[in-house]
Amino acid sequence: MRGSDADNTIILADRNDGAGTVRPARVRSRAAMEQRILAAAAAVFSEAGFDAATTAAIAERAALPKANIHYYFRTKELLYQKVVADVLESWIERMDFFTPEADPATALRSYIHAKVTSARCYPIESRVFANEMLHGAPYLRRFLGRKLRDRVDEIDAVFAAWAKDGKIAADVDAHFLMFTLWAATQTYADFGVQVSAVLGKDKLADADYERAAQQLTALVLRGCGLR
Amino acid sequence: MRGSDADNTIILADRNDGAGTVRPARVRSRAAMEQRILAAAAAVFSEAGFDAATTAAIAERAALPKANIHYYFRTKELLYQKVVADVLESWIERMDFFTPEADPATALRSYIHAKVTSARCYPIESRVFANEMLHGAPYLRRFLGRKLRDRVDEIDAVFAAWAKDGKIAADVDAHFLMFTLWAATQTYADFGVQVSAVLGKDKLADADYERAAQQLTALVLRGCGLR
DNA sequence: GGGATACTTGACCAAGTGGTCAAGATTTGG
DNA sequence: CCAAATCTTGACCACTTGGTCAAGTATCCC
Repeated sequence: MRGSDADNTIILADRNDGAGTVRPARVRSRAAMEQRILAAAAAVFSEAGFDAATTAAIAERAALPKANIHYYFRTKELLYQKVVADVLESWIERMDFFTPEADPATALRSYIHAKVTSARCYPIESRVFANEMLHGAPYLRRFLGRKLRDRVDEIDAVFAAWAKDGKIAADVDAHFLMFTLWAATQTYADFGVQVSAVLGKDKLADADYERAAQQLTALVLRGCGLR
Repeated sequence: MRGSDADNTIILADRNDGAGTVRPARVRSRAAMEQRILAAAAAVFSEAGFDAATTAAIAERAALPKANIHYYFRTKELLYQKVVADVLESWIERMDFFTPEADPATALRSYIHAKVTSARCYPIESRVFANEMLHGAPYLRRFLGRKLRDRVDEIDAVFAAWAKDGKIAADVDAHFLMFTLWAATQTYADFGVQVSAVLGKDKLADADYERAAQQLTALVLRGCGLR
């Protein structure tokens, strides 16, 4: 299971690197190595969680000797923090559909679609996040209580504005709606085994994700009085 | 091998103690010890998952020497299987609201309420389940693909009957509705940290769970064309 | 070229891990 | 009462863990 780590654009893009032109192969190589290790680490952490993940497993996945991993990331904890930070970034990024000017139905439809798509395309990231949360979010608590909370409060304000304009049912609490949307979409990544077992399939097909998005969208739009 | 697997009817122990009068103190004591260990184990497994949980931690939680744990449960794996089996039973038990005779709105309301209540009262059980699923459900796959799948298919048939009688919208797919309900209710146990952080609270209060149930119920009932 | 710097890696270590064991304590049934 | 069965527990073991280290190799810049 070693090869094929070349395609790891997945998690995070090249941070800056604007000045990278001067630095020759070295810097590029270091960034590439870090990327390779981070991808392997994300996969292992997503399957095992922080404690149960072993640096040996990460090394094997990255097809590198273990000592080399520790050269780039001094400790397992540092490596994990980087993985979580990267995952987080891509997680919050997708919440930009809710603005006062937007049409509620369109915003919800787009958001659900985006979330289901990332459950399909980036299940590793979703599971890293789920593991961290399930174990009490020791590395994320601060973020959750600040940045995420603020963002959801903003969305709540948008919903209030929509309700005022009669564009959405007034009794919908945006906080709890978000909890439902997060749970109902991420479940296709985090608990994919359960879903596919109940549907009687080995693996979910694209059509299943589409149907999931369509069903959830219909439920939520009607549920918010938008149909 | 004095381990005496004789009484363990594979899955789950006798809840009932009615006939306990004949059996002298020994049996009662053994059952009590097993229960005590199982409770400690469930707590530890729910926080750490199978691999990261240590028998030492379970022993400490049960206030027993580690060797004593191994006397009652030969291996960590056996102990885990018992915990999972118990959790599973209480999980599936709560799905009996959906019958053709029932009123759809009432059934959905009751089910959501029951699920949110168990997220509040039995978060440990929910998290054990979530951990197992997140790690690929090695011990549950068989169950998921059989018993649970059958149960959901039955519910699907009930929904079809309801739709035929015009008691519910015809385009609601019961499978995906169940996925949504499971996710949206269990999230208050599994990802409770996230929810409480976003709500700006240290811990969720009863009122929060009530509001969660009420909001979800409203969304789902309207979403199914029942309001 | 050559000295400095960056990277690689097999060998190693202290601290745990799940699990065993044997010697003792307690309870049982007769 | 006592011998057999059951339970308790500290000491112990083979193995894995995250992390270190020193001896090497490749690359850099002058």
